[in-house]
Amino acid sequence: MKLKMEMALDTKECWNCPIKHQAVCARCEPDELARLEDIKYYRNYEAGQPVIWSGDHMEFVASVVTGIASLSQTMEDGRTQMVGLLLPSDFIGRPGRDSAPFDVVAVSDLTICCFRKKPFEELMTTTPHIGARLLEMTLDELDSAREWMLVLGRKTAREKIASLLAIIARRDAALKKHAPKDGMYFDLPLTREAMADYLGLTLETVSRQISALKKAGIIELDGKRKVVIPSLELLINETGDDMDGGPIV
Amino acid sequence: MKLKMEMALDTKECWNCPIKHQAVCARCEPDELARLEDIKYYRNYEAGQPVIWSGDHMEFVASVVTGIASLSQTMEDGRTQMVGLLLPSDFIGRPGRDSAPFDVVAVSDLTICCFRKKPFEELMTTTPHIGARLLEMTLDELDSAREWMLVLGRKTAREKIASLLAIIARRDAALKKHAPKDGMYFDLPLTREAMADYLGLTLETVSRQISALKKAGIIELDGKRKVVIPSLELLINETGDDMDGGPIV
DNA sequence: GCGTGACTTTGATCAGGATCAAACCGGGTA
DNA sequence: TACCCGGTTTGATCCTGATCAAAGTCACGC
Repeated sequence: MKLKMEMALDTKECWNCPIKHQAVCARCEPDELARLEDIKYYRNYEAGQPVIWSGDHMEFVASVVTGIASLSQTMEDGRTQMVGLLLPSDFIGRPGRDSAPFDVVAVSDLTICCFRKKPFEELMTTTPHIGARLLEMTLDELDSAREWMLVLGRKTAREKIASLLAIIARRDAALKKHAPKDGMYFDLPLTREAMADYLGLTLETVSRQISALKKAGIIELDGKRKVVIPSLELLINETGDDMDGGPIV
Repeated sequence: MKLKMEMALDTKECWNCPIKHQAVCARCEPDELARLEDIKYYRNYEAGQPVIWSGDHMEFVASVVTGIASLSQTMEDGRTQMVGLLLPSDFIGRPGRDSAPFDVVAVSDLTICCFRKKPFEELMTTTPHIGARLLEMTLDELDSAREWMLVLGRKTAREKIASLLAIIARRDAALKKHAPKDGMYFDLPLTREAMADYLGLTLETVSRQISALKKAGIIELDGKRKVVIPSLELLINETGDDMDGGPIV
């Protein structure tokens, strides 16, 4: 039951049909696709650029095509908490509400596929399975958010870091379409500060815990941003989760 | 944009139609209601009783009728994190998945209205607006969960307690169908331990911070479980949130 | 009344992360 | 080459909340 966060991240799909890792896939029925083509357009952002500020009026909903965006909130005194990472195929915005509840910022270079909201909402009413897929995706995201609440509320700094690395390792393996395995190697897409904001820590603590995991032989670093996992089992031991989070697909 | 948690709690509705504060309301079209009557049944639990354990097979979805339940997860070493409070009209379970992702426990005496899953899923496909309402409710819950991540990740113990009290105050006022106002009085439905599990604190810290808020005149206690809020503004100042979380309806 | 048990409060001490501060590293550029 | 700048590491110290421990409160049953 644990590590569901990772599972949810592993199984993102085209929101229009059940094809994995595509924002909009080629299998969608032609007439629907045609209607989508009609109302969609693309936007590009550079790393660090804001996409939407909390409270902004949103005239579109969108889907991440490539890159990573973050969803976050900031208190007046500057404390910020990231509440989600938006990966390819993740949905941005919500039908039926027109002001954004959170800030969306491009973490890496980012391309999103936008759909004008009104026509998209009409499409939803005439094409029920889109609503059904959206419900399914939203329920998965809700489960993920709740899993993350355990990380934020109850895990130690070291467990938090290990949990984040385990998630990124799994997602990365899924994107490359192979199982995560011992010795795997991946790129850390986040700065220490972004990791801190995601984990409810300070960047110094993040840095120290990464150093500690390195010293303990749980991870190896190649430069600052590339990570090798000698043993997945050792890493997952550090997360505080048990191992039955489903098979490491 | 802040205090959306409270807003979401304020506006729970019948999931079958947009009537507030009812699990299933009388306005639903007669034929649908008839079909619902066909597949529904009630269950009662005493305070403290488990409703579902994480991983259990769920043969029903349900809706809270009266009382409060908690949604929580527990690590092997016993650390537990509550990830949601289920109040009247909240939905339990999810169409399309048959094992529960979290523990559900009755916090107070509890009545839920169950619907056998298979027929409910059929009903959803034949009655699209039920799916639409469920999507809307799920999106609200997702926003609430993400708001709570800020509380867990970035707020101090005192701010956490104040945030929880503010939420309960608003919900309580909403249930009594009047605006929360200075001097309002309500019942604290949670033990110190349950509050701690919700806030990612220990029960001693909860107790100490409640004492501190009392000493500071932010709240008054009548016994252990009844609270008076002399000034809502003072309380909200303590939450760390700004005041623009919408009007205190 | 008395005891019992669940819940709560309070005290003393400890430790995990935060904070403040300085140095380091690597890449870009003048 | 020297410089700068964003990101990172490391060190010293502080403080919030955890932990360990004991006592208080209240409702209940005998």
